[in-house]
Amino acid sequence: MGRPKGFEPDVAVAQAMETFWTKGYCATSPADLAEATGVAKGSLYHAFGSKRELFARALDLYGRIGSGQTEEFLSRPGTAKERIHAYLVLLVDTDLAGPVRRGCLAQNTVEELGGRDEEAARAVHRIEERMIALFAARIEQGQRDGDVDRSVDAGAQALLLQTTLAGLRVMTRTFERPVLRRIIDTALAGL
Amino acid sequence: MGRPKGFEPDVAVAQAMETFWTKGYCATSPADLAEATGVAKGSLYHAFGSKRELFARALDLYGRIGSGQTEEFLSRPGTAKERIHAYLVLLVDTDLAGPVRRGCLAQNTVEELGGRDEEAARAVHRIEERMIALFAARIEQGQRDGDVDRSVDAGAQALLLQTTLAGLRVMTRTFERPVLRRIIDTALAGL
DNA sequence: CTGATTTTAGACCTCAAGTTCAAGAATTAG
DNA sequence: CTAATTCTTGAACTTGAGGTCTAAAATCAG
Repeated sequence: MGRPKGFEPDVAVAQAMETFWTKGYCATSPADLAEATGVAKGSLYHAFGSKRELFARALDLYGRIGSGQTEEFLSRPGTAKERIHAYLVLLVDTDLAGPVRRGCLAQNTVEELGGRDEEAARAVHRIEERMIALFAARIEQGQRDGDVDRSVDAGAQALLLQTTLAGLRVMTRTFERPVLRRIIDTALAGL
Repeated sequence: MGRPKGFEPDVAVAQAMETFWTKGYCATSPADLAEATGVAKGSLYHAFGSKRELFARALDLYGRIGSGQTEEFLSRPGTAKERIHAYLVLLVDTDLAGPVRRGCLAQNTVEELGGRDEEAARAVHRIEERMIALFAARIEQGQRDGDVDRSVDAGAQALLLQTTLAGLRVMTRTFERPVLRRIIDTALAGL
């Protein structure tokens, strides 16, 4: 019983996620969150406890959406190299398509809060590990399919791929599309 | 004439740089800066105008120190691959050696402010371009020395190297030394 | 309908961030 | 020494961040 919620918590978290992603954690105020979700500040605090807790939920959602999309995208038809190449291009193009380049929420988080916030760093680490596992799995799939050499160390390549991806998202902040394409092509030349 | 400055502006900028680097731009308050520099808030404002302007000077200093050290380190005796490998290891180890992992100021800046602060993004871009030029020059040197294949596209490899470096600094936030070493080894295997 | 329970929304509070200022201290030209 | 000039500092100011609270609103069991 009791009065029913006037908003969908999951939807509010998703909207908060967008705001944190675009503006960063520090630069997002409770007022911003109220505006983004259409829920009054008081209600947000009632439902989520604090800005930090709402952020934790937003980051968690981000990780789940991201790995879901990654898995889906990598598993479409094609060789491992083709799919991974397309994936990197997709990420870059998506970021460049928006009104502001906002990179990756997880990465932004660890760069902004990593030093001070142990739990944020752990949450990001979990997201990274999941991504690496997906990359490794796709490379191993490629080996089974015969399009990736058996001698390749899938784990090491997956780790490097995640690193390249992270670097690419930094470069996307300040370089233009042709340069970024060139980086992707160079990075995957050796696969 | 007039009363002489009670502090060395360049020294204060260096101290401010350390603080911004460790805590991030947002999380650094004027009080923090006063404490770090040993100069009263009022004097800082008198000398530098605003937090943002002091930060601009700190970032500029960071870029100059960084490219100077990089140039010096890369030009020590050894092959291009050896020097670059040692350089990546040095950066990782230096970051891990500190009490907090603080990554790269330029990169932290563009991730924290990139979306909102055009000028910060441009400043970081200049730093990145300088680094890429240094890498390219060192690879070309290797080609002249005969330790790098002539067929290598130095510009493309330099761009990729900067990307890998950026990614590595993200990974350094959440992964431990052995993993990071493995990434470096994998990244440079193809050189 | 009543009472118990939960949510809402905005007023309210506290504190610190970022900046300005006023009054004084140090220096030098004349 | 005086005046002009520049620098110093702690206090004062303004604003908004982050969070609490309360009165009203909505729901449902009995």
